[in-house]
Amino acid sequence: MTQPQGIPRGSAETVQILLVDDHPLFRQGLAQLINQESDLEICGEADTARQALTLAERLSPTLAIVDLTLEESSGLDLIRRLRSLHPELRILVVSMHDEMLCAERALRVGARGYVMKREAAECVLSAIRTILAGEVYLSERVRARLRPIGDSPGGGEGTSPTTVLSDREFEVFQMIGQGLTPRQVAQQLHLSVRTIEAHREHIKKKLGIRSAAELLKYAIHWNQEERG
Amino acid sequence: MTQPQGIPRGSAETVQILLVDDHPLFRQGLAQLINQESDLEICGEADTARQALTLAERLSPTLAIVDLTLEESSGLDLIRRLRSLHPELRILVVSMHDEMLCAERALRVGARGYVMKREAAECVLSAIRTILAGEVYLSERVRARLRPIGDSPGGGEGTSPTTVLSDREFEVFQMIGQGLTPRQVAQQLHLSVRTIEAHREHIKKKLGIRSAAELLKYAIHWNQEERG
DNA sequence: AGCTCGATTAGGCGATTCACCTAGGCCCCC
DNA sequence: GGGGGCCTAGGTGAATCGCCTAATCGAGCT
Repeated sequence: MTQPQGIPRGSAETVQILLVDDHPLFRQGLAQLINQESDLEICGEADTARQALTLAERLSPTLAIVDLTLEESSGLDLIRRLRSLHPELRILVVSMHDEMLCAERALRVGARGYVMKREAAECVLSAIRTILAGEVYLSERVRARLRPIGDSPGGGEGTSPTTVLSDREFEVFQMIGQGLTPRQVAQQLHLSVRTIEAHREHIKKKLGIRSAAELLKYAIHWNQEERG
Repeated sequence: MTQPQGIPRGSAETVQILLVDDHPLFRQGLAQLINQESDLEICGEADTARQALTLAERLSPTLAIVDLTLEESSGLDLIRRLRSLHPELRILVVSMHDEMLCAERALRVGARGYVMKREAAECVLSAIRTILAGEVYLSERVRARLRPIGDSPGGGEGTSPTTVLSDREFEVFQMIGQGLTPRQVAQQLHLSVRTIEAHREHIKKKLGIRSAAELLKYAIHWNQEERG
């Protein structure tokens, strides 16, 4: 029961939902919550990006719920690939990361909503129904934040990793903050070690950091404070 | 169904377990997993420390499963209070934080086991049964790090950098935690870079840490929270 | 339409660091 | 006197760092 797999019940009446998360217990809780709704149904579960792509192909769900931090690959990458292979697939991100930091990135690569894991169960159901209705689901906080698009280029004080770094750079920054070596990051993202090192150099330049040790220290602290 | 509360079924045959976690979905997944076992039963759920203390008093469970990061209070504090009010209550920590950084702390305040949330569901059940059998549950990695003591009786003073590391090693450990490179440490201590590297290797061996990145992560966190 | 600019990817190269090994001088304890 | 831990430091091969160049691509400016 806890192994991820596709178990289509074949109901034409229920909305088919694919669940992508590498936390078995969380997946189970979410599955039970959703299956309690008479019009929603988990049609498959995946704990890796590869498995998610396979199941999306085989089950062609209406909605996919994906975690941003998978074991072997980036959640953002998975969303991009899902969107390009299945343009009509709606994607809801359910992540433990702070929405203020990641929601905008998730939307940019094609997600239709973002819910934090610490949120109440009702939020997930609300998000699902909002997205199924064709709208975008975000918390009030993030919605307020996304309205003003004004930035201050030049020497502004907006030197936060979230605003200055590009998507890829931010991704690498986070993985560095988890104590991963360049080699480990490269393997997880399926990139060359040199690419990761190049990203790291760009991050250092943007944040005004000189040594790799300093960057690691900064990334660790930042990662620690900005999540539940 | 998703609201935390005490619902004692009153079975004298099953082990009563109190669940303390502020993530509703995770709590639900964990509850379902545990209730599938015929001899285990979730007798109550709490999402705050206050509620946990109330339910522990009312339900007097055999085991409590608590998350380290609750909304309004520290999980460590909760464990301390639970232990002092109910000395026979066994406590299992299930946290999303890295075990290398938190497991020892949790054990010192009275927990009997530590499982990371990213671990498989089976690990939680193993941990529960190990603790019910009167033993301590830890991952192989953490156990390896805590092993070298072997002689401390009674109070169980753990393996903290302060007690295991020599003076010089601890000094180097602290400077590493400040994000200094080996070269910088060497210059500051008027020693060869090789000596610093040797110290670092010894520190890693003593603490059961494999890579320099992991050591840096551990050192930064330890320096941050200070006084193990 | 042409052009710049940033993002992403990746390789080269010399210096540095990593991980694992040996080793001498020191001090303490059995 | 013989372990054993501590502090020091070198050797070696692999990996990483820091600083280059560079191709591709899309977005935006002229």
